[in-house]
Amino acid sequence: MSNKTTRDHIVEAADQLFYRQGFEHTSFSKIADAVQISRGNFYYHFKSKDEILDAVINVRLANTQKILEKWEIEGQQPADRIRSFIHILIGNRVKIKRHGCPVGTLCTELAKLNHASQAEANKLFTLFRTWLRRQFTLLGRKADADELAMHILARSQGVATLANAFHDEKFIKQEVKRMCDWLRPYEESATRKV
Amino acid sequence: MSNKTTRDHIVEAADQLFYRQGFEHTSFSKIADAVQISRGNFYYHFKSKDEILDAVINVRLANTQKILEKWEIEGQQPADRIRSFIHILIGNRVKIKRHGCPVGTLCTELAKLNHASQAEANKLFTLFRTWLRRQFTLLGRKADADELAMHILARSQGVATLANAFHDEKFIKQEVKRMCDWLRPYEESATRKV
DNA sequence: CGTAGAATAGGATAATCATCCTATTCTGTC
DNA sequence: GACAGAATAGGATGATTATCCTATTCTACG
Repeated sequence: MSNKTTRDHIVEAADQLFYRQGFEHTSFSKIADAVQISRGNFYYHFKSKDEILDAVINVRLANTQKILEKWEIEGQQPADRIRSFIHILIGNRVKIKRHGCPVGTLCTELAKLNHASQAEANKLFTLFRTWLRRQFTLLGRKADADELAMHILARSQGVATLANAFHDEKFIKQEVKRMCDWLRPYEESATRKV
Repeated sequence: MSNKTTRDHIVEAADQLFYRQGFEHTSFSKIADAVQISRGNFYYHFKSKDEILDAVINVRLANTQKILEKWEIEGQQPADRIRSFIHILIGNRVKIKRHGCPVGTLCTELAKLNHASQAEANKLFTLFRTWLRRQFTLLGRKADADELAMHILARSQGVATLANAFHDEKFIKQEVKRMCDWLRPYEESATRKV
């Protein structure tokens, strides 16, 4: 596990700091302190701050892809997979309470900054959207699969935003239950068809 | 209408810029340019940038309060009022598509900055939450009024976040319809009781 | 060993920013 | 019309920032 390069360490630290403090608010010095590396040495590994951001986004994209693939391989039913997605909110509830959703808050910030990497960050959303759409299609909702995917994605975003603002974990659990209740009819109607 | 003081102009310009570009990303120079006032003159009206932020939040709080009160006075049914809330998304859809929700994005940013005015900004959410709770209570849902208020608040937040990320107005309309559909059973069960 | 190139350290730079300060202009009042 | 205090302008300051540059250390390989 110690075969991590300095580059990996930088990306890792930047990832954390961007999530916790925001991209713009995170200075090079802060990342340098976290990695225990001199400021100047950064430019050996990355040409600019934006390049670090892109690296962070790519790592997040890869990790997300990996998780989604895992959930598809594990041979559960589509509804179970969607529940896995919904339960991210539970698994990460402490972090979400403190810092919001890593995807949503990054995309929101980059939109305000009108940053060149907006589109790249949005791919994180698209990854979830496409995956969810596939699950709803498998549930027999081919016609409105994308709408349902966007719906559940939006709800989890809203939950993260409010849980963060109100510092409320219980609210997360409450809403996760609601989302699962919402999902059940779709699951049952699919089962009946089979 | 031209009886606006310089102070008012500053707050107005800052309000717009904070919404469009974010608080941290908005420098004094940008506000000064917008108001056509010299940088230095700022400190005659406000002691610091944080003070401007507080003024902006207070203006937003007052405006929100006014709208909510208006909706309560207009003598509609509680369900109509809740629909008025939901339809903010429609009325502001162009701005939301471009800059997200003014409340949500501000609270999210201040949370990342760990800014002293976090609590003040969150009052904007609380204003809506309390108002919505009251409407659901009037709909006869005293027991879960707060849960329902938070639910609908979260959904509108999620819609704003995704509409912003995907630059998608149609999605807003889609979700507004869903929210209204969701509301109807509560309305009908209340009517039946009466 | 010795040397090349990778990796690192840390000072220098130029831009930007919030804030301060002082000089000037405006405005209402006696 | 003179004077006080409000209002404004814009340069100065010091901190922070991303980025650059050069000198030094490490490391693999002949």
